[in-house]
Amino acid sequence: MGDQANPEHLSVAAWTKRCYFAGRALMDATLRPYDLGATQWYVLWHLANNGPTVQRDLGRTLDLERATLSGIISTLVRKDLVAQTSSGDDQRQRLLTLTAAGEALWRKLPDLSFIHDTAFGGIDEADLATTIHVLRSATERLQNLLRKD
Amino acid sequence: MGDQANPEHLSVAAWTKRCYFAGRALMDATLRPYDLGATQWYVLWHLANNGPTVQRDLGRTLDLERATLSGIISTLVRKDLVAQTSSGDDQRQRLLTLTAAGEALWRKLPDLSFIHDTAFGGIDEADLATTIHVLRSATERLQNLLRKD
DNA sequence: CAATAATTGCAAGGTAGCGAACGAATGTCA
DNA sequence: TGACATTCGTTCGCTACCTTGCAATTATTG
Repeated sequence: MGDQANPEHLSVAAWTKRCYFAGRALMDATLRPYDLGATQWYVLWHLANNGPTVQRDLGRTLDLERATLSGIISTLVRKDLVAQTSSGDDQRQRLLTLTAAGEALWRKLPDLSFIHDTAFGGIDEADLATTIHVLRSATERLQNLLRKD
Repeated sequence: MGDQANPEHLSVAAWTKRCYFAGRALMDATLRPYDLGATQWYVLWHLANNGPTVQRDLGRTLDLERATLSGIISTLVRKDLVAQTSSGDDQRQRLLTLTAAGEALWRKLPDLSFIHDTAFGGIDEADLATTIHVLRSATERLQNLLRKD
């Protein structure tokens, strides 16, 4: 969030937010013709590349709360892109699979790697590493403080 | 979003998201006893420090869409923390002011600067500057691409 | 001055995120 | 074995973000 109107004086926190939303917006804009949200795309991407997955594992991989993922999955099931079967030994778990329609749609989707390339292409490797380090340590410190409550 | 379950191999993009949400979560947790969301806090903060403000200017300062801000303001008005008067020369504009209750609540709120300190305190100044530079240039490139459509 | 364009805010509808609470299934241990 | 705890998914209620479309107001321009 911006303390100042002038973009020169924004904090790390403010740029973190802006950057996140800019990337998200570009993803959303690219996927809009296909009626897909960014997180829905991540689910399809994972299923297309890793095959059927237990919902719990997918949640961990994509770092989503169970409640959040639940809603996204039900949207994808409603669109008939993903099938949710309760197969398996553990009757609590749900197995997620791409439907035929899901596979067909996935093949039609454009490659989104240009977004990451646009954002971080050509930037010094060392600077990227520094950025990851700063963001990661900040994230871990914040999460530690959260757990303390 | 995470390609890998292993936090060692996440991309810049994934850490940007994680870091944003970690800070957001800590803000939300701190403000929950006061029934305030993070963005609502930013609005009160701005009004408390800058006095009455036209809604349009506040939107620009906080980098929020008109529709988004509209909902947030109506929540704050419903809680009687902010008054929205259509005073002024331009009859389309709304002037936002803290109510007495809003001022009283603001004085009771805890200082949130510990969040930024937790996240980025003690980190090398040069690394912080690098991080800002990387995030800022990524954001600008993404926004340029967005405008092109 | 009248027609057109731009601006401001609102409402509706959709996506995504969270916490809390719940039922069903499974684990644990006295 | 039986009581208790944990895990998994869902639902509910909430914040916050976006787009589209609308109405009112103001600015511009022929």
